[in-house]
Amino acid sequence: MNITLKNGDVLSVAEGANAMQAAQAISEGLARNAVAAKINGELVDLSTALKEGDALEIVTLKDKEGLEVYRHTCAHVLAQAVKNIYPTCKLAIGPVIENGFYYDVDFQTPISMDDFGKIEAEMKNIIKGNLPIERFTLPREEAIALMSKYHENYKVELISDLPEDAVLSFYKQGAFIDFCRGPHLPSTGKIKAFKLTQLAGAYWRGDEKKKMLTRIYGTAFAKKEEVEAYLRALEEAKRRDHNKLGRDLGIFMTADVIGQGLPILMPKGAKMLQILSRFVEDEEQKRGFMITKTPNMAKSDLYKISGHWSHYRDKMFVLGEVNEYGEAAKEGEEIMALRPMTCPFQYQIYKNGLKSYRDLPCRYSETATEFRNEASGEMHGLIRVRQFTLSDGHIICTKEQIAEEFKRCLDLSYYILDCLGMREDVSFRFSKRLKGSDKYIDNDEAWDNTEAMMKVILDDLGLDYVEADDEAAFYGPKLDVQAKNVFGKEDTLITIQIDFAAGNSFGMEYVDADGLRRTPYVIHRSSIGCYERTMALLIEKYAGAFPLWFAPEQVKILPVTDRAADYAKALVEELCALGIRASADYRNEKIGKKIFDAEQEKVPYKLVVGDKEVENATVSVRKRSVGDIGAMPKAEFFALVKEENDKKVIF
RNA sequence: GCUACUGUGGCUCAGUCGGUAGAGCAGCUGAUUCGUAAUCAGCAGGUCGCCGGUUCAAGUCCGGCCAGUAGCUCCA
Repeated sequence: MNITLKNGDVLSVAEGANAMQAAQAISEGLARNAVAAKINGELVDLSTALKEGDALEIVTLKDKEGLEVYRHTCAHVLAQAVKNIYPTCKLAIGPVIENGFYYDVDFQTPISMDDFGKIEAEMKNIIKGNLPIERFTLPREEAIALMSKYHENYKVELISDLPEDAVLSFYKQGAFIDFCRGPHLPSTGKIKAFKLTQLAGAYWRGDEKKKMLTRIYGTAFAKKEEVEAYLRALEEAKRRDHNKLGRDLGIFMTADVIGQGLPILMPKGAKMLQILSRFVEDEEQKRGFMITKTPNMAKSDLYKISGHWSHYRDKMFVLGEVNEYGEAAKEGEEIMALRPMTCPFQYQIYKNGLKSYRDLPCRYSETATEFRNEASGEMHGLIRVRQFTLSDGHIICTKEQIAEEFKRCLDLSYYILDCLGMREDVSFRFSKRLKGSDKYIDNDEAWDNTEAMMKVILDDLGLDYVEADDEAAFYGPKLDVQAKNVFGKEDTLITIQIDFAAGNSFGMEYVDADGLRRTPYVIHRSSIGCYERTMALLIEKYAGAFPLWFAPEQVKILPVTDRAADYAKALVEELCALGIRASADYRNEKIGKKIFDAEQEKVPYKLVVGDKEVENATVSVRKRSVGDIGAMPKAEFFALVKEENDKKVIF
């Protein structure tokens, strides 16, 4: 019979031949490297039988899918090893993830990373045994009976939840059988390089009400050197970790007595936040925003109107004792709460005085301090905190103005991301509600309309976004601008949201051209996001070596001897007068030591000044990551540094 | 909040089998005034995260709490 190959060639193989045999017919080398096959576009085992006219593609480790099959089999080998060593443990699921795999296991007694050695040794034994991996399918009852026989109740639950007509496939390697969709490598001996990397807890089926299992993470690559390179890259990433580097550089710190999720911005960090917020506030002003300054707390009455009291209260710092219904425990007592968002505060400004259609769009923005009582395990450096500074703003506008205003918000964020050099680092997520969930305001029609409206805007902008259910705000859909930290964990940096409910719930109105009162829409938006989080990502992106314009220290003057101290002092004053952040190192240290320390602090420009410079009114410039670029008249350096500082956009 | 791990001078880390703590860097003092990534010497600095228990004796063993790390859940 004939089959078609990827390059269009037609290959003649024996009747009933499988993908592996076809690979052998093509070349021995290909057969050796084959890990799976694609038949008519579907990823399958190499043992899958071919039919006349099938389109066949042999998948190797060079293909992304091939590596995934390899890692998936590695997860099965891990499961088999764990089962051999701890016969009473129960297996849950073991999928492939980015750069590796994991397996969730319910151990009778907890294990630790110290046990990885013996588990890895057992995995190597299984690999060395080169066990053939065979697939078979069973009808539902037999499948459940088989898994019940091995007391694999998690597998039984998975099978029971599948639809009646689902194909229930199993993979067998030696004495080990696992319920699995596949495909898998033809034998365990194909695995050449793996490493167990991490141990963590994970809820069964991702549900915090269900049992917590033990998740064993591992990585696997085609070659040992690739595993080593991957582990080295992880170590390298750790060196950029803002939570370490930010503390080392004196940007922020935490104090046990202050509490979790409450970082302190030290002078350098506070300076960075000031530089960034001034820049953002100035840019917002240019784009028609009006700055506000609203209170950090309010009575519970405000949050009852906004819906926060019913949808968000468990995340708020409430001042005063309340019962389970959110009412004051002592009758008549006033309950206050720190604000988790600025929306309802800015709405009050809008409501102060009757608005005309001519007042719209009404754009408010604020560098706002906000408080959210995150669960204790969620906090992380400057990325997830309990008190933070958000560039929070609201645009109150007509329905017709939404698309244009939405685009302007995105344009502002694009401009800011360009200036930070982060435009290429972000991705977009269209966050929608999960229909039927009680987390959201109950108004199906409004949700459908608003989500549809946002989709049109996003498509019109030509944005490349992913759609995500159950990620919306409780009052409306969001466009989330996502960024990944140094460990690959994704977080929301910036968000733009359309709110269909606030206008009504707060009784916001405007008098339209026809004299009738109408209810406006609201766009919630952030321009740079939460400053602390953005700073965390900037620390990681630049490994602390910030572009000149937002480096907390821009120029460090290094006098060679005390004879140059007065000259150094004068230079500091002249640079500061130009708006450049400069200081001098007057310590009685050798110039090499002063350079070393300034390099550690990652100051963009160092000026070495000694007798020669004093005499000629010059400076010897040392540029970060470039080195000594020679002497120049001081006026020339002032012009150079001023120009670079004023030009914010980084391309 | 959950699971696992961690907590020793400002920082990075030693501290064996329970016998009341050590190094380097940083700091201070002195010498040195030096030309592009760490000058030399001396000094000082620790209720071993906090509270309790076991023990003749706890940094070390046990419990609780606080804080941190990874992941889960959640999220800007």
